[in-house]
Amino acid sequence: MSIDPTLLDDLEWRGLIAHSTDLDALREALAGGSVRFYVGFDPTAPSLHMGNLVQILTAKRLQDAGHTPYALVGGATGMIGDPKESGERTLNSLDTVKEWVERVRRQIEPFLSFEGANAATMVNNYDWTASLSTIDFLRDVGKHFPVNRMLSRDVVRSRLDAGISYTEFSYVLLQSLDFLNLYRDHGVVLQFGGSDQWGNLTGGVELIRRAAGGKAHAFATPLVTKADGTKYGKTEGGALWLDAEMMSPYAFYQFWLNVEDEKVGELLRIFTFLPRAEIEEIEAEHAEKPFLRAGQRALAEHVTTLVHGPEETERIKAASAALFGGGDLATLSAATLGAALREAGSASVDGDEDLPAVVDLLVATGLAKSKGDARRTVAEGGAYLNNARVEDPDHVPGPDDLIDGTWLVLRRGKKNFAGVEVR
RNA sequence: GGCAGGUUGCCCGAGCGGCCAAUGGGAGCGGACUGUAAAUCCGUCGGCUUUGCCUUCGAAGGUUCGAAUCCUUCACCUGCCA
Repeated sequence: MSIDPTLLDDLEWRGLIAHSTDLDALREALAGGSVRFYVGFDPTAPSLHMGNLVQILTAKRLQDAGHTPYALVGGATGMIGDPKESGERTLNSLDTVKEWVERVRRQIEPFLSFEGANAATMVNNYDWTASLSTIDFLRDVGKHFPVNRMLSRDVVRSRLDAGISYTEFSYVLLQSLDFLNLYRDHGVVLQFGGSDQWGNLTGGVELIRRAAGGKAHAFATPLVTKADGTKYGKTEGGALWLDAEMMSPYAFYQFWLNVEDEKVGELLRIFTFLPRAEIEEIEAEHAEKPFLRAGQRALAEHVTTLVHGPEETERIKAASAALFGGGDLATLSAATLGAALREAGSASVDGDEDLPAVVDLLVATGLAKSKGDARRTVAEGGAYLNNARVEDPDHVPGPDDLIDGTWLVLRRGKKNFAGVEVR
């Protein structure tokens, strides 16, 4: 595998380097051969999300450029909890963490290559941390961490009033130890992570210098936020999950398709592997005719393909075209409509009996979270049956409403579709 | 262990015996305007067999015709002292 000398320039152009240790030194190291690097993922949920995807894709960029990935899953750090500003985390049981470690590992693996000269390696910090004695930990690791310096970290300082446990306070030691171990045992000399990890990243670099007299590098990727600076992830149920069980690929695709104009270029650079020229072309086109949403379309298609694969993406595109095409739903066949609605979300009911009322259908399809919510939606004029506004919450659809004898198309608001299959 | 303050709906945060399903802000949701964009304006925002009923204000008891509001105990959080 040859080394791509343009890697660092590309990362900078994409805006992927928000902070870094000595960039010139890193440039030199990357030019000198396949650099062993690592990036860690803590199992704080059953699935990774948008923020983690930045790291996964960045790892792939480095591997594609000839460098050697060590993907770390935090079986140990996940037991402790990285301090966050909003407050103390709830500790998860060992069993829960172990299960999440496995799920997270399986999510990462498809993105990396485990073959060839620069094959990736999966590691779990539980392996070298679980048996570590308290005495050794305090003498060998703790001795290198001045508490005054630890206290000055932003996250820690922000927690001094509300309180922070010794457990979370110590987190940085564990992550730093990971870097030191990977440096000693595998020759890993680079770590990157999200910008919120900056303190932990530099902690490791410094530990390597103090404990092993070594030189290591680190950089942080930017925090991806909405145009107004707030966090993404307020979509249904919270974060933008990569797991298809936790967020349907259709919803995932729709998320990217609905991104603000101002963010399209930035997101294309961070989340796609499209080359610079192509991205700039899309941006120019988008700037000229934003209403065509070419940027969002390219973004949604590429990211969904990366995460859920090309076949699924094609199905979603077809579904979106059918539902948002603006044509008359009645002209669609049951097969086409069914395929689209199954992507968007659907429920089925028994056709031998009277159909449920619209409010009940809204709840059954998940478009409304309760009957009260459903009634409210109808009262607000936000409920549609086959693209016609529903006025009466107790309205019962009849046989004539069935498209191609099978489907009812429900919609809440402008863009939330769901199907009801009558059989 | 002592003293003080706190625990309210998704989040922040008012309420301090009846007018409280509970002020206000944010997020969310719907409508209008649009381009499945942003901004803006309006509405909505516990549940239900929905002009009324039910269950909520850390937990459990109690006082009262009536409690998120008063009392007791417990749990947890914060600060000061030991």
